[in-house]
Amino acid sequence: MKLMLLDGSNLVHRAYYGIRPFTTSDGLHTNAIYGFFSTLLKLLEEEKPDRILVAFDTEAPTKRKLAFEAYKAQRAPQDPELAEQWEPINELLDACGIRHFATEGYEADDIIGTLSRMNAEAGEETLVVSGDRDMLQLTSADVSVRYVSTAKGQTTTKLYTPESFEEEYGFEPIRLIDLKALMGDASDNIPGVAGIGKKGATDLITAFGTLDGVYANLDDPRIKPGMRAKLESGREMAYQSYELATIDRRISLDFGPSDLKPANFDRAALYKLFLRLEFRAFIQKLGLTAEDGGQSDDAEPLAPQRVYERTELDENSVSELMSLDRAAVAWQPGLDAFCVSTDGRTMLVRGQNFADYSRLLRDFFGGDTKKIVHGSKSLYRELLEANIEPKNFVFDTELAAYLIDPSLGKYPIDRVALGYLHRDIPPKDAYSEPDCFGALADCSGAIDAICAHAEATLELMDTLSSKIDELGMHELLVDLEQPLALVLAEMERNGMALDSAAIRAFGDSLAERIADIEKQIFAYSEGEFNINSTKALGELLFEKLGLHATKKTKSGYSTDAETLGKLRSQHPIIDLILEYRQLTKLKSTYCDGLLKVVNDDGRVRTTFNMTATVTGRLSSTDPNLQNIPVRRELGTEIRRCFKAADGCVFVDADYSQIELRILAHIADDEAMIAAFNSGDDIHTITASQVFGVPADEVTGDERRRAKAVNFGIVYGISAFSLADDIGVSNAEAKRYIENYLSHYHGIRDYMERSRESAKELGYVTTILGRRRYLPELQSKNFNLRSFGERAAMNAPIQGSAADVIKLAMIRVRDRLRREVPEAKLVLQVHDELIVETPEARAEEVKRLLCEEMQSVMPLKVPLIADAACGKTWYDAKD
DNA sequence: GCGATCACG
DNA sequence: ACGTACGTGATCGCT
Repeated sequence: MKLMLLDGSNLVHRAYYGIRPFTTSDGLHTNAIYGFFSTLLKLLEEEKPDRILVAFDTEAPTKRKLAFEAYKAQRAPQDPELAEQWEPINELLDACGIRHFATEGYEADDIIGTLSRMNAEAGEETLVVSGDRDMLQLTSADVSVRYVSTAKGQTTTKLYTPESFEEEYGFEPIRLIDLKALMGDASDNIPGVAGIGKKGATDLITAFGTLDGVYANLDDPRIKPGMRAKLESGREMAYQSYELATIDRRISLDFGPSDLKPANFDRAALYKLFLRLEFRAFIQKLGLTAEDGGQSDDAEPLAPQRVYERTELDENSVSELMSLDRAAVAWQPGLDAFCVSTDGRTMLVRGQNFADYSRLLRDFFGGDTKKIVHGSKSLYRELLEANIEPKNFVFDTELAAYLIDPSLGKYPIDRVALGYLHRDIPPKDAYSEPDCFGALADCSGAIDAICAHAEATLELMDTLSSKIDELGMHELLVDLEQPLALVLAEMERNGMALDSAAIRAFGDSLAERIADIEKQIFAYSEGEFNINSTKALGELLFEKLGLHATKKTKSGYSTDAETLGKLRSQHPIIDLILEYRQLTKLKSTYCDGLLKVVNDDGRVRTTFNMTATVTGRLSSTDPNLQNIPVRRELGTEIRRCFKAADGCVFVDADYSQIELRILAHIADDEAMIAAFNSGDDIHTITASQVFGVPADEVTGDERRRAKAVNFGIVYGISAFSLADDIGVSNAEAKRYIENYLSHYHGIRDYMERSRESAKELGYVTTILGRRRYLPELQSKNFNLRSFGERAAMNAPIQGSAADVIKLAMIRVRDRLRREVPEAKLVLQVHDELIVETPEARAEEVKRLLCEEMQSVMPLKVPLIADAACGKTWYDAKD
């Protein structure tokens, strides 16, 4: 009679933190439930226990630990996304017919310790399952422990018997307690002896056997004087820790091992529960059907899991690949191998099997087969690198998943497959190492992973494309995002030339100035401190120097530029700190940062992320070329270091006021449309209308304030923030806004409509139908709800501007290819495009850029783009 | 890994 | 009365 005892609390936590979060369509988080059940199922299949129990901790602190001061320290509050999963786990165990148990004052360890002792005394065999190494102390002739660990989303277990334990640790399992008494356990609040770590403790226990043995031999020459001192002063802690680390194997229970039974699945209950949890994969795996669950009105029909025949291609079977009409592709970075999936077949293609692999790549990726991929941009880059022009890429599941819900930031294939196919597949890093592939027959994890990705991609296309169609985003995906991926891949590959020597020289000059300012700061502070530490700086300014703190952050005094700016007149150190900040920012982020990423050919190549933003904008990383300094004089030195190639110039074109123009268009505001059609300065017109003065009498300050109002409107304004921004009273700011919205009443109506429809539908859309969901609008929390309302007003504007420039990029790239093929798009900065072109073609390119940008989408107001050219990025700006 | 800060549109 | 503008990414210090 084999008894299996599971450490439920530990396994659930492990599943929760080991698996990326996912939810049902109702928003219930289910990752811990999912992970726990998949581990449970695997254990039942492998161990087939005759008796089983899952033990849990209770929330209350345990008797054993309450006795010690260290334990009175509060327990960490539990994550609500985990908290909501405990109840379904109880239901799940009930449906499995598995006894689960917790008892006040004890931990799961103690329950398991006691039952395993009773079972051993009855001469029976016990298997304990836990991911807590502490539990290994129970290992004995009658008790083995399966230690569970999770790495990269894959759960593995290791079986411990007394022999295997001793082989690994060098002492008996029960001595784990003595070890922990010395080394402590930070995660379990067990102090141990100060200054003794894992290495020291292991040596001591190996040498002297037990904690008592160590203390009985303090004079032993093997214990060095320093160690002896630590042991002596830590004696009390060590013995306390010993008690804490000891699992209580004699707690009182009103049942014993013989009362426990094997698992007994209630298929009807499981079916219903899994439908609710949307665990289609488990329903499938267990073969549960509607008959099991009685009536099943809420059940979606389940597609049977497709089965793929996996084969490896060689020279003789290339024609099978080339004759495919449609196929999903997963590939290894570097393209040394890729996998193709179609109609029940998955084919592995490894470069090493082919005499002319580059031709195969060209024929397939540049050929007629309709390709479906997850993340086309990175594949395009591989292909461009190999001088292959990608052809017939028809569907990108990553971009589709992004458009369906842009709020997730990242769309790794394993997560998308889990979300839409309820299938657990390995992450991409399972095959991102070079040479991780053997032959298909080796069945390595990497091969299985890449095949699974191709298969999942194929099936995801069906699910995602109908979803995209339902949401009205087919054109947005097929005519905008997908073609843009190729444009961006080309831009990334083009890169921008950086004058390393110049930027290094600038960095050196900054270093000198920084050192000088540092000295001056330390003279005032009368002592050195880390100026970069907001904590140290706050203490200096607001405690030592006694300046008046006006603003606080969560963790102390606020020292941002705005706060310091208000203190400038009070102490000369303030200006020095502001200057120090400016210079160190330029040096570390831009000089040092850019130098780190210059390629051998002298160019920097950013990565554009197409799925990072909720609004539809792009983002740029490694390096971020969308936040190169421009606002302050000194910062523009960096832009002077971006130099067009020999004989070339940059042409830089940016949209004028694109967001306000789009607002005028979508709000259909008569006054603002008229203002833009007049061609006059929008901020001046606004000032004239808001302040009631003739346009030709608007002062500079009035224009500045009007500009701030225009900006504020786009962001979903509040009087308070506007007042703060332009330095007028709250009441004054409120009057501006009121005046503004009376003059531009179309905008008032639009803002109202936008908030209301967002609340009703749960989302807002852009001109081209891009969506952003706003669950915040349903919140009872005022702040969160207000944030949702501002986002409801802003997202259609910012997002439509993104639609516009993305479309323009595709048009510009196509026209350049035909008309000025030597010219290359190199950068986009939200409302700005930069092209590198031979100097002789600069004027032509300038014209082309402006024409395409302005005519890309006819609106109720003109779209205006201004362009300039120059040898450096700095010079290409007017 | 997260908060604070600051660079951009 | 609530708290206070939209969207990003890199670097640093600290836990």
